Amino acid sequence: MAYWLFKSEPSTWSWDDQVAKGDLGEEWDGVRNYQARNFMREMAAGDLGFFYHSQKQKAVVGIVEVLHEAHPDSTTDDPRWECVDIKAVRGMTRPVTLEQIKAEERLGDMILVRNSRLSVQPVTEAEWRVICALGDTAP
DNA sequence: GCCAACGTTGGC
DNA sequence: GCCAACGTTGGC
Repeated sequence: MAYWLFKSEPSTWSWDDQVAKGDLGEEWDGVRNYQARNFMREMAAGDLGFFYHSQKQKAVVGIVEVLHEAHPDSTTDDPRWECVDIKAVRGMTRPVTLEQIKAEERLGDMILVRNSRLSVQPVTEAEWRVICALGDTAP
């Protein structure tokens, strides 16, 4: 099983919006970046991911599960773009802020720190555990 | 609101 | 195929 991070502006799609979708989940659509798309193509059902709020909050706020492997993005007719479906699993007991992540030596190589613009990115198992610990949440 | 980083586009 | 111009993202 692999770990990922999904980034969203809460004004566009927030953790609360994701939670409201329940176990049905929702398409992670609208991604128009090849790197991000390629990562989604690598995902499998059952993979876990962090849900990150960009812009104002800048924090990992929850954990999501990949429900279905990549399929065509329903928001476009352009066949290049695909997306996965994800559902909310649980919120972090405490959101883990970007500030905390940057301050943690073991997270210094995270893509979130190195390339803040990539909206879908892989997370290593070690990084996953550190952030879950910071968020007071079971991995 | 600004700006740096990055990705994409299009002219040559 | 290169590179300048442009648009977007996201942290500050």
